[in-house]
Amino acid sequence: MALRFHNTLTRSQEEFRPLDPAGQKVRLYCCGPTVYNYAHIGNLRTMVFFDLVRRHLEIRGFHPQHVMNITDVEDKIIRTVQESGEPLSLLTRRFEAAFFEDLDLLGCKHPHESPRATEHIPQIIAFIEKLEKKGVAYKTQDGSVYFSIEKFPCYGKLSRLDLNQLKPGARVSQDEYARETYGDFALWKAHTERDGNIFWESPWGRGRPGWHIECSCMSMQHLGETIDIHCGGEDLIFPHHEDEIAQSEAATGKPFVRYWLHSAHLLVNGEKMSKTAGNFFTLRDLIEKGFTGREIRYALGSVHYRLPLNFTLEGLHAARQALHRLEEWADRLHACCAKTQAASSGGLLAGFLEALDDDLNISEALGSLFQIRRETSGQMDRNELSAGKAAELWQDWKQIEQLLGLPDNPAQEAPADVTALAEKRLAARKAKDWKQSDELRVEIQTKGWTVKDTPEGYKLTRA
RNA sequence: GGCGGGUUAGCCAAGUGGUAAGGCAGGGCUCUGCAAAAGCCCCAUCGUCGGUUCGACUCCGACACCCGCCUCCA
Repeated sequence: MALRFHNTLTRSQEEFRPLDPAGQKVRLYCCGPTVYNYAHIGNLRTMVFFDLVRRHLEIRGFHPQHVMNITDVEDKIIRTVQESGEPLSLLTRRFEAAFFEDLDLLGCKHPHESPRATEHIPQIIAFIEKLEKKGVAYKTQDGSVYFSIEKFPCYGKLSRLDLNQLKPGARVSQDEYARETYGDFALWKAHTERDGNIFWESPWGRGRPGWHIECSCMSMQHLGETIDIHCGGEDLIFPHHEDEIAQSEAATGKPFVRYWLHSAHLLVNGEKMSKTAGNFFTLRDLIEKGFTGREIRYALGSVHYRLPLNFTLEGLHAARQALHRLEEWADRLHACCAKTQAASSGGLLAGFLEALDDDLNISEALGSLFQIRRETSGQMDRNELSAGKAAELWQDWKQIEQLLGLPDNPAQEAPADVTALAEKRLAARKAKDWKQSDELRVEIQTKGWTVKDTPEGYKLTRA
């Protein structure tokens, strides 16, 4: 079966075929971070999803061109700047760097390009002028420019919202200027006192871009007027992506995006994790609790992207254990195949990829992996697994590890004092002095290490 | 109120019109000086009520509860 994705636009699963006539190049745009604070792991779950989309495309022979915007001017950024006094670019560069560090810790590939909104102001202005010429944008008295959704008849096709049916009394925007129609959205926001020195000159006076326009503009500049895949969190469906479609398609008359992919939220105690709710963990919080990027990556990536992921420390422990068993198995395979080269794939990879072809069905993929893990563990116990087969499986595993983006755990060399204790214990065991041996094991444990006895001698692991 | 999504064992979770993958936790056993690690085994009838069907957890219809979106949001 071919690669299929669930397209939010049609709310159904569709076979993926890129626009490229050769069927190789894939224009992939992902909605990136707003850099005014550390990302929380809900944000990062989405990044892990993006990374899986990309890696799976790559392993299936496509050549994705991956672009992710950096939103470095926006209301909350400006508020933070005004409160802290730190210059805009210092603040945003600091958190942009932190964001990329997080990607590294989680083994997410960096996008090929990560354009910043503030470095595309002239293009954004040109884009808005184009919309004005098309007659779908209008300037208000205060010098802002709005998009008129009445001029775009398919407005609402992505979110399937009927703007006339909005709940009365639902959140009404605070930044009401003189919009003609409720639902019109800002392309350009006029400068106000609150913005301080953050503004750009434009044909409409001083101001800054609206939130949605940067994605349309940079997507088009870096990938073209119609792109293949646009990814984001599901909360962006409305209004962000709806507005992107409106302004982009109004400007070009062409379809903006062919496949819209949205990931579900990460929940804490059944509620959406968000900065405003205050119920969030950053990656740094979890690393401090002793989890590795590899474990966190597995935990974030092992639940299907369109399902809410209820995040718990228990879940992280489960991820740690599951990974550990895979690693033990892989080590045994490696020892078993020693010097043998794999002649071909062991079939493990093929099954894994087929599962992922089905809208990235990670659960089925992992299920098939664990099933083979168990079968072949038993075979190794009974000495029934050939070196050739072990080599094939090992090779498949290494590819799956890549596909899952599992970063290596930090090197764990036991410190000299711990090694010395282990050596002392080895001697005690040889002398069959079990009492001293056990005392030494406890002592090693209190230093944060676990000693295991294997036929080849002792093995130290982080407790 | 509108629009989406969900409800499978203690927890996470796949899946099919013919009697439920996998992971974590738990229990038993093997191995081990004892452990650890590893292996084997055990552990659900799929939210409720109706309907269609020879047969539904899987199809249809109600209902209940949960979550998200309805212009801060990944």
